[in-house]
This record gives sequence, C-alpha cells and structure tokens, in this order.
Amino acid sequence: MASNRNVTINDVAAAAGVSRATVSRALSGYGRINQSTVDHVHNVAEGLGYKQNALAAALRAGKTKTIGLVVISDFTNAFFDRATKAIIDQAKELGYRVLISHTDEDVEVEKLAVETMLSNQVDGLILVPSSTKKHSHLTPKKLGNKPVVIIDRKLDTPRYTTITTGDEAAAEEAVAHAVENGHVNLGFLIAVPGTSGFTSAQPEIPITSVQERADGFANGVTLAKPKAKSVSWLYCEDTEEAANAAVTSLLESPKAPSIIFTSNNDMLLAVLKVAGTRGIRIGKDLSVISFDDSPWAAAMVPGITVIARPVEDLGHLAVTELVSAIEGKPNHRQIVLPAHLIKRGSVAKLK
Amino acid sequence: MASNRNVTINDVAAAAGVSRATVSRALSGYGRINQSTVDHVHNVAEGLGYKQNALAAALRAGKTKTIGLVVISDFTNAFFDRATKAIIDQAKELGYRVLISHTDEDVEVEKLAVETMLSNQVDGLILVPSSTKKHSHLTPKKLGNKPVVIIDRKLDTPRYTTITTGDEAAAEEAVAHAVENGHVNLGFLIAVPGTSGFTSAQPEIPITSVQERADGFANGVTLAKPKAKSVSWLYCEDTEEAANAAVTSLLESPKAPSIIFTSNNDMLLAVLKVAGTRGIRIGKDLSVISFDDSPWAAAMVPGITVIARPVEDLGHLAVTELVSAIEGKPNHRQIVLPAHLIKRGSVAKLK
DNA sequence: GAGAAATGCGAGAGCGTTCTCGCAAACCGT
DNA sequence: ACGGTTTGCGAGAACGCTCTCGCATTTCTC
Repeated sequence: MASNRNVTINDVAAAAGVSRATVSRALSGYGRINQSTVDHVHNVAEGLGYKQNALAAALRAGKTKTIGLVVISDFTNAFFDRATKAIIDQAKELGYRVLISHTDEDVEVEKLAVETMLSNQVDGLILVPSSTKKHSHLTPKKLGNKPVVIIDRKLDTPRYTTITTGDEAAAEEAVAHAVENGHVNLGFLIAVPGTSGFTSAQPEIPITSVQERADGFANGVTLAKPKAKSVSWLYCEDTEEAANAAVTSLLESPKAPSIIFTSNNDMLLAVLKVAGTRGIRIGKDLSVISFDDSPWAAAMVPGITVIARPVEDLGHLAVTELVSAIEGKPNHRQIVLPAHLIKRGSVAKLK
Repeated sequence: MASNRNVTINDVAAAAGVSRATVSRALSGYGRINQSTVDHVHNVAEGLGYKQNALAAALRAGKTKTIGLVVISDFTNAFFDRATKAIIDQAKELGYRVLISHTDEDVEVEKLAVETMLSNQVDGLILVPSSTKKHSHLTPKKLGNKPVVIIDRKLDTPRYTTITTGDEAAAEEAVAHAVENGHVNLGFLIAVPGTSGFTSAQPEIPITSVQERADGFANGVTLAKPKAKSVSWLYCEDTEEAANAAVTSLLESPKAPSIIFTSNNDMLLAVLKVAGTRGIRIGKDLSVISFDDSPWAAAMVPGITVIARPVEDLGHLAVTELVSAIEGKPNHRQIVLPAHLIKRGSVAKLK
C-alpha cells in the first residue's frame, strides 16, 4: 500500500535541501531566486511527484482561480450546453476553473447555488438569473462584492456587467420575413416559466429575454405592411405536455395561424411533433420560425428558419469580461450581441 | 465602502462570547455542546452574515465534498449535456459539488484536466476516458488512490468501477429490425475519433463503446436470416465535413444501401442533411437508425428510429457509486445498463 | 454528601500553502 | 579596501477552519 498522504511542499523542501519558501518561490516563479535553484527544485518536485494543493494555495493567496457559473437548463438545452461549454473552454484558456450549478428557474435554488459558490470562494460569478425582479439575494454585499457578469437576461436594476442578445430586433425581423412571404394569420407561442398550462392572456414574464422576444414579435405585427388578419398569442408553461396542448389548441382554433413563432426550441419541438402527428407538413401546410439555432434544426427537411443567437460568443465574452474584472478592471458594461435570422425552408411562400 | 474582509469564525466567536471551537461545534453539529449555545451561535452567525469558507474547512478536514468530472463533448452533445446535468443534480442531492472539465477526445488534455482536479483535491473522479489503451496517466497512484468511476466506455484493464451501456446487443437488435423490414443493402457509418476524413477499412477504434457498436452491427449482419446482399462500412472522422462527404460517398456508391446505421447523432445529422439536399426522403427512399435518442429525433417527421441509451441513469448511478466509494465502500463493479431500440418512422418497410 | 461519570467548553495544534522580513553573502563603484 | 547595493534564501506568521485533549463544572449514584 502506497503512502496515503500526498507529497507536500515540505517533502520537496527536505529532499531538495532548501526551505519551504524557496520551493514555493521556485515553483510559483516569484521573488528573487537563483535560476539553478529553480531547476534543482523543479527536478526534485517532479521526481517526488509533487502536485500543488490548490486549496491551500487559494486559502493563503485569497484567490481560487475559479469562477462560479449559475445557469438554468431547459430540456432541449439550446442554451445551457453551448454556453456552458464556451464558458468552460474560455475559462480554461484564461487559467480559470468553473464550478457549475443549475437552477431550474427557481429563485430559492438559485440563492442556495450562489451561497455554495461563495462558500467555495469563487473569484467571480457568471449568472443567468431566474427572475428579473426577485434578486434581493444578488446584491453586491450578498455576493461578497465579487465581480459578477449577468448573461442571457437582465435584472431590472442594472448593477453588473450584462451580456444579452438582441432578441427584440431579431423577433421583429422574423415577423417581417413571414409577412413578406404572405403570412397574415400569425401565431405566437411563448414559453413562460411559472405559468401553469397555457393561456392567451399575457402573464407576467419574469425573464427579460423572453419579454423582449414577445415585444419584438408585437412590434413586427404592428409594423406589418399588409395588416395581419389574425394574431394569436399563447403563453405556455415550459413542459412538453403543456406545449403539446398549446399547439393543439392553436391548430384547432377557428383562426388557425399559417405560421407559428416559437420563443424557444422546446416550443418548436412541440409544434413539430403535434404537426407531425396530424399529418401537417412543415414549410407547406404550416410554417414555423423559432428562437435558437441548433444542428438538428439545420439538418431537418425542410430546414427550420430560426433566430440564431451567438451563444458561444456570449459565453466567451462573459468569461473575458469577468476575468478582466477579477483582475482589476471593474466595469459595468451593458453589452448586446446581435441575433440574426437564418432563412431555411420552414416558412412557406403563400399566395 | 463595506468592509472587504469576509466575516470569519473568529468574528462569530468574539461576537457570541465563546471560543472558535464552540462556534465550529455549533455550526457543524458535532461533539458535545449545549443546545442553547448552538442556538445562540446560530443567531449570532446569521446576524453577522457568516458564511463558511469551504476552502479552509476542506483543507483542514481533508475532504472537499467535490467530485471531478472529466468528460468529452461531441458537437451535438447527445451525451455530454444529459450526463452532465444528471451528474450535477445527483451530486447536489448527495451533498457534493462538481468540477467539470472537457477533453476533446485528446489524451494530453485529459491528463492535464485530471491533474487540475487532483490539485483541487476532489474527493473522487468520474471519467469518460478518451482512449481505451492510452491511460498510463490514470493509474491509481497517479490518481492519488482516489475513488474513480469510469463511464460510457471501458479501459482495457478494468481497474475501476465502470458503467457502460449495452450497445452491442442493441446494435444487433437494430440490424435485426432492419432485416425484418426487408433491408438487405446495409450501410454503416461509424464515427471514429482520430480518423482523418473517412475510410472503408476498419481503423483502430480507441473507444470501446464505439467498438461495441461496430461489433453489434457486425453480429447483426452475420445473424441476418435472409442474408444481407451488400454491406458497406464507413469509418469517419467526427466532423461535419467528413461526415457529409462520407454520406455522399455512401449514397453515390453502386451498391447504395437502403438503410444507414449511424454510430452517433453527428453522423445521423449528416445523413439527414445530405439526403435532404438530394431530395431523398427519410423513411421512404432511405432508412436510418442511429445511436442516441434526443427530443428532436422524436419530434421529426418521420420520427427517427434510435437506439436509446439510459444516459441520465448512467450519470445518476455514476455519482451514487462514486459517493459510496468515497464514503468508505470501495468496490470495483462493472455495470452495464441496457440500451434499447425505439422504433419510429425512419425505417421503411420494404416489399 | 462523597465519589464517579457525564457534560460543556477553551486552548492550541495543524492542514499546505504564500509572502513579508531580515540577514548573510556576493557584488559593485571609487 | 570599504561602504553601499544587490541577490539569495530561511524563519515564521498567516489564511480560516477542524478536532483532539484536558480541565472545570454539573449531574448522577447509592
């Protein structure tokens, strides 16, 4: 049985015949030290299989080189996986590790997640807040005055660097595109966390990005040149069952839309599924435009016309901004990255 | 400007008029202590906004309550996101945090990732190893004798608890299903990391799960009752370009298959895309069965027949096993979770 | 009510680092 | 050759916590 204790800096010091301080200097590369000692210590350390204890180093130095990521996660993961991967990769690039926690759009879970992060002494936080308004647990004081970057959505009091995507303009563009193609019966299917089932009366939308999408759609309708004949709005719980029911109701309505705009991929899949079951052909009998691009939306026949958001750029930038703040350049920027329409085959040309 | 230092256990001790030891006892709930003191300390701690420094606690106690996850990540993320989420959630359930790192099927990256994990004193590791054979950096000694659970694939020397899915049997079943439906011209498209472009000669497959899929397909062919007329094998780099080229080559071959089996979703999407471009209808002109289920495979028209792997169960179980080992019940189990065929509409019934 | 047992708490060491301080030796300029 | 500067390194404190040990006090037992 091998010795169970890890080899520490003391062991290296003893073996190299120098002091702890010198070993630390040699390995961390700071202070005044002779190059030959550095080499010697390195060799001894390697020989012993020494690995720094990041915990002890962090405790002493007061920085962990770790950033906390508190993120939601929808069931098709259009945002979560891509953003997460981009964040982890860019963090690694800049010498940081990432601690990840989910909140399923639940404020209490979010509060706990943040506390765990702080307890683990993360150097900074990237947050996808679950609510625009309920963020009393996200004050600078409660966050230990650590750098914070908010992504994907905004808080109603803009206190931190925030990076979002230009969903409103893109939604508007999507409606214009539909109208240009002769669609005058428009359906909108908006996923709203906290809703139960679905409703046509607009509920309070706790997420700014979703609100912006709804606003963008509404603007698009207002601006439409040949005035839209019928417009149906449905606000829906973000579950498969509710989404399916909502789509069914939309298709069975007397004023059934010729095109449905969906606010995320969960809703899109419900449209695809229900339409498929009923023999309704996408891009012919029914058109659809959805938020968020994905490999499968591009590969389907016909390809789904989507509003693509630069999710990787967003994650990448979030880390860059955060690390810059951690390393002493605090700034509260409000960044909006452009989203854009990718036209594929899911919008039929009517008339 | 608020005091920048965090409130420590010393501050609580001073404010409560007791010793550090008592505060620790009160908050961590161990040792002999009066209930009224516990309450008092809790109140004071709360009043001061005390938050434990997990780093210091971990350093002293020798356990971090953190598990390291080293995982690959394919571009359609059929495995990564679902497994990751399941792992994080189950870890949280059991009181653990998760540190995540990617290896893009690169052994060197993997080595570095593992070292980072160890430096951060994770209590155990969950690994998706990038190579069956190259794992000299994964010896128990190099892993600090920490508990390890291998998932999704095996090492050639089974040293750790390993959880995989029964891909071979499921692949066999898939071929049988195709043959039953009259398919005798079979195409197999296998993604093999490390391959350049695509080739019909079987390269060395560094990943056991992929090897098992290939074996299962081969068994299926051997067992086929009405003997298969033509069988084409293509081994392909896991990139979009290579996959598209491979599919094109398969479709243009004189012995073009009536059904293509794909070893993952990346390959499936290539089939879908190329077929779509050429006006070939899935489930009619061309059939397809792929590994890994996903919401979109189910929602497409026709639905894609897939071999579904219990990815969430796998992640869940991995954490449970790992934590059990961390907490003193070391065991080296080899667990195989069943994969199963989900029949949807992408397999045409011929003649 | 006296001895034994149990209870509550403080002192202090130690986890593995980093980093300031100060001292000795080496180097410099004139 | 001598004061001054530079260079290299060791001593030791500190980061915030846990946990053993031992002492004082309370409670139990007959």
